[in-house]
Amino acid sequence: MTMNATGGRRRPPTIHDVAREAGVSRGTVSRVLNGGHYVSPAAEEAVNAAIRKTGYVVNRHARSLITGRSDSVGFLLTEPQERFFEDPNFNVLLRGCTQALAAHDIPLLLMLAGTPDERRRIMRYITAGHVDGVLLVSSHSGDPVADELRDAGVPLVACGKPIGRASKMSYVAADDRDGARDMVRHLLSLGRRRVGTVTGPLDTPGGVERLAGYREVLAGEGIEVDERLIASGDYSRAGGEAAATRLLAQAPDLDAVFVASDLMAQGVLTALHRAGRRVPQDIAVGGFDDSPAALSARPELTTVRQPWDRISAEMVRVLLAQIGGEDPAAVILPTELVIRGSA
Amino acid sequence: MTMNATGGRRRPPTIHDVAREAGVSRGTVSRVLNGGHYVSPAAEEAVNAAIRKTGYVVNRHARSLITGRSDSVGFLLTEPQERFFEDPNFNVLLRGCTQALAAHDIPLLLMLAGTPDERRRIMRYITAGHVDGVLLVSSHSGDPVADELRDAGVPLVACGKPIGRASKMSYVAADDRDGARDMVRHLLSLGRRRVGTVTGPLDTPGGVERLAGYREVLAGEGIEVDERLIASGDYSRAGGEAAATRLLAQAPDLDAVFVASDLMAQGVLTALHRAGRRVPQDIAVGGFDDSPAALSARPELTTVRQPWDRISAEMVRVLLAQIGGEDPAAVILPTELVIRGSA
DNA sequence: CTGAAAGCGCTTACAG
DNA sequence: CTGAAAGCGCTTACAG
Repeated sequence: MTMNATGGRRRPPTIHDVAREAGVSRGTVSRVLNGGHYVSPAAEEAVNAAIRKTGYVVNRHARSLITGRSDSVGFLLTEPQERFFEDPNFNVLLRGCTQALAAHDIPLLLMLAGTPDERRRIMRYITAGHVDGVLLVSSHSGDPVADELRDAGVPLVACGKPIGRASKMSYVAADDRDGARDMVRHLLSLGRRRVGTVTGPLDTPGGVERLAGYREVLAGEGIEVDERLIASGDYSRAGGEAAATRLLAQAPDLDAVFVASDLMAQGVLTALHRAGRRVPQDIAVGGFDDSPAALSARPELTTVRQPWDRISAEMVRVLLAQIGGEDPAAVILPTELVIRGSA
Repeated sequence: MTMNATGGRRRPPTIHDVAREAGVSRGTVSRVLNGGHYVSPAAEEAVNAAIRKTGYVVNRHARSLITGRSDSVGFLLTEPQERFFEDPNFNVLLRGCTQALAAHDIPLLLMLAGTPDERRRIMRYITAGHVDGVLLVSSHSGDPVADELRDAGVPLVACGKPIGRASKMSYVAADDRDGARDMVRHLLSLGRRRVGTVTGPLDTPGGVERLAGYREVLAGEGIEVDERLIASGDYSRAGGEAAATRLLAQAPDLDAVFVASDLMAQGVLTALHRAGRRVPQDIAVGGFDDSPAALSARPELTTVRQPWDRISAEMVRVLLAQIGGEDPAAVILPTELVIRGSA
């Protein structure tokens, strides 16, 4: 037991110290550590006592060197960083994943890769095996990262259904289309007849699917879709504001709008307010996500709740299963309409 | 070169493959990897060519096993998680640290430890050496984590000056007191005479120091401090709202208020609006941080800018220096008054 | 059920 | 400047 003079760390106990303390071989200690198979109860108890006494903690580097596993998982965000910080969805998702992994004692490495340069460095890091798998957040259809990771054989699960991509990729998503249908039906049930929509980027699943749900409901009601009632946004607050301004110009008789994210809906609210339109009296506004942005909006947003806790839990579950050798899987989770003041 | 049947990862090239390719020993390859000392130019070039050809990337687990270093750094947040997601400051800080570390090719592990249970697990993880050092965010004076880490000899730098603690701990902080002085002087220069304040928690440096700056300026101007003009908050939006409500009840003639964080200032704005007070006409409001919350407030907040980019860069610099064996250091960075619509 | 032994991929004195 | 060799702390067949 040494200790350096400047008050540094003590040399941590090794498996060897535990073995000596317990009066068994190092192999036996290792077996106890890895599930206790083929170990007698007496030996197991002695080892556990020795572990407690010595304060032994496994050296993960040594273990990883052998197993080829890093026992850690990456949370990879390929969006521009502003988006990560602007949109509360990411935060909620990050927290959920951190917690779900903590239950397995697996640390999460946050990887922010908004620029091509960062992406290159991160890809090298990941494919070198420093992480056992990746939780991939936000994939535009043009984003090569997903394919690169899959081609490199890195276990991977995406948040949201990857579009325009070979099938064999895990993902977890809310039922975007169904949620959108619920919201549009709700707006119609309020008696609104000129229902517009602000979509997400049309190279993302949320952009495409939520718009599809909107079209389906209108078609089902025998209402012809007026393209002037559709404006596309980029999931940012400013994008929502700009889209609403366009909508107002193209279709001044707008009386409701389904916005594909709560954050954009905040922007829509700002534009409507500036234009002198009252919400919900003149124009009803429905959001999507039920993120913290929904509650900080005025009026509070009627929205479609994405089950973020379940989404993150499922992402982790599917990823760990895949790391364990299982095949990719897709999970679709139901949404829920949440009625508040805006519609 | 093997490749498993399910399309898994190829076995990555090792130092041995590089050595064979370059026609040198493994030791020589290692020397090139670690700075190229005591290596002939010819050998160095051959090794570099071999590295390029094989696509070699060092196996960090093997390296760490020897060096005792993990080549990674933890970003530890001991606040309740809601705070992390509510207050944009954390996000900005996290991004800055991630970027500063990326320049050294060091990954950052985000560690969220809001509960005692999580804290215990994280402490075990850290003290077992899985991380070379810790960027500690948000330390209340009662928080034992800082002391525990220091006692364990873990390199550590806190964001904000740790209060009520032995001296030997690194930290990086904005000049809270000076920033507060600037703001209060500004409010007085507007002709306001009943200037109140909403403080941060008084067991945090920002709570204590910003209040001290407030008192100093008033004393300097010969204005007696009226304790009814002081209300304490908890850095949350709701806390700011509640504090402003109390202030209005205790001192109805309030004509300005210095709020110790932008997020709380948003809450203050809400309370003032509800009470029918116009900002800045009836009551001028000054914030602190210049976080994204300052720009999303209406009116936009006049505030004290904390130089977050520099703060995160310095935190990383000081931490790496300490990991390299240097002594702890304290860095105080200047703030800047930013004038917008609220005061 | 258990111990002795090999080996994971690297770094680092140690001889030259 | 360079190679041969030891060793970091662990896991895992391999014999018993």
